[in-house]
Amino acid sequence: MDTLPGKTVERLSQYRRRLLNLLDDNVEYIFSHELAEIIQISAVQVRRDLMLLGFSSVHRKGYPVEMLIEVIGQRLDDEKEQNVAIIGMGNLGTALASYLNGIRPKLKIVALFDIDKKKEGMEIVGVKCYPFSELGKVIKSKRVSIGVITVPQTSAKKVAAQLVKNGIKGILNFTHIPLNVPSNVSLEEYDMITSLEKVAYFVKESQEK
Amino acid sequence: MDTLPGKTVERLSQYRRRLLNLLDDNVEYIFSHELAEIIQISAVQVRRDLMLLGFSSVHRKGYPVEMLIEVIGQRLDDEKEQNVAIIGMGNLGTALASYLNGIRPKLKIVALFDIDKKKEGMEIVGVKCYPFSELGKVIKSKRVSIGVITVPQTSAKKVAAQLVKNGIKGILNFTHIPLNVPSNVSLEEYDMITSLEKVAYFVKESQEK
DNA sequence: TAGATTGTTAATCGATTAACAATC
DNA sequence: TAGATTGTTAATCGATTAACAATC
Repeated sequence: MDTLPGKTVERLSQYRRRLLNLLDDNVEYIFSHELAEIIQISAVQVRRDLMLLGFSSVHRKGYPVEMLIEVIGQRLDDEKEQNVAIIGMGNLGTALASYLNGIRPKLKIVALFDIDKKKEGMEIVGVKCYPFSELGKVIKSKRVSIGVITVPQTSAKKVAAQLVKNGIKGILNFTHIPLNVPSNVSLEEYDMITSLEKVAYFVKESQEK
Repeated sequence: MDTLPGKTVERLSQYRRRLLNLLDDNVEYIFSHELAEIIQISAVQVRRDLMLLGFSSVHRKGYPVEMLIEVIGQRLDDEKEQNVAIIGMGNLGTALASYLNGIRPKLKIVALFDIDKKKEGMEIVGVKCYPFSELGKVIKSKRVSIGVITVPQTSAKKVAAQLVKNGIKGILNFTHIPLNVPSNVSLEEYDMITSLEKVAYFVKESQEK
């Protein structure tokens, strides 16, 4: 089964989130143009993405919501659970811990880390906080495969190196330090300052017209 | 002057951030392949982006760091300041307030908002927090053109509508609710769950090989 | 049936990279 | 000078969209 393009993965993740809402509202079927409307993209885009899943609609009724959620899950999720650790329990890390926890049954936040000894043993949304020094030990014992970096900029590189050394498979980086990881580690960068500057630029441009 | 592609804007923002660091270290000139190495992209990419700025290097010395910062600023920044408000002072909003504040002289965080009356008048990194009810009034009096949405999911649409109604020009959305704004408002979405699911997907894929 | 919707191919658009002459 | 680096065009790659036959 071919690996999906990153953009398609992003959209599938969003389709699923919307579809879960629709399921709560007892919607059974949805047309490509309806789903497109919700996400604010084109209907062709939706159909093409679903084509890549090999999933077909019921003629003139649309796509069955529940089954589509199932099929997206089969493609995106790992059969076994994937364990996630968040490193850096400042405001951002704390926000993420409560935000991400429980949102996907197959993505479990199993450990939090902070340099502040006072936070040791603390629980946020039911997940325990460990000191940095136990990073390697906990990653191994809890089989953590994904690390989310929310430490201050200055520690980002050190933390990333530690994670890689301890066999992490994926990193989601919330600092604005570009990280250098081996090619077998998946890396996703998430730079909030760049996003803000981008909006600001397009605001400026739209006003100059 | 043509509007730059979004991807180029993102990279220019990152170049500038790195260049400012280099300036602190008294680096005067940098080659395209050096800058490329830092950001982890190709040297051609860098040269092409700078070509779009119409900026040239000094032969065999590289690009003058200070001047390049200046030129990027001329292209990305508004001549006058752009004022930013953050709506929703939970952990995420608080993190963003301290994270974004002061990072770009031309992007000023001038107001924070929260529904919790207790936070009224509070200051975070020197910026005052107002109640929701004053949103329109403050946006106008402080000439806010960009709104950052960090409220809970359920209020996202309402807040976006309020911002649009009060003439906001750009929105940076940190909730995972897709927003529907008029085409004259620049919108940047920032979905952390999708990012996490994306990393998780590529981790899974890399392990199946 | 008529017509709405689909799945898929081919065309288009946009972004990245390869290639290379020009420079000092 | 020889050779490192550049700016720019053309080629390539990838993602989106247009077009349309197929379906019930």
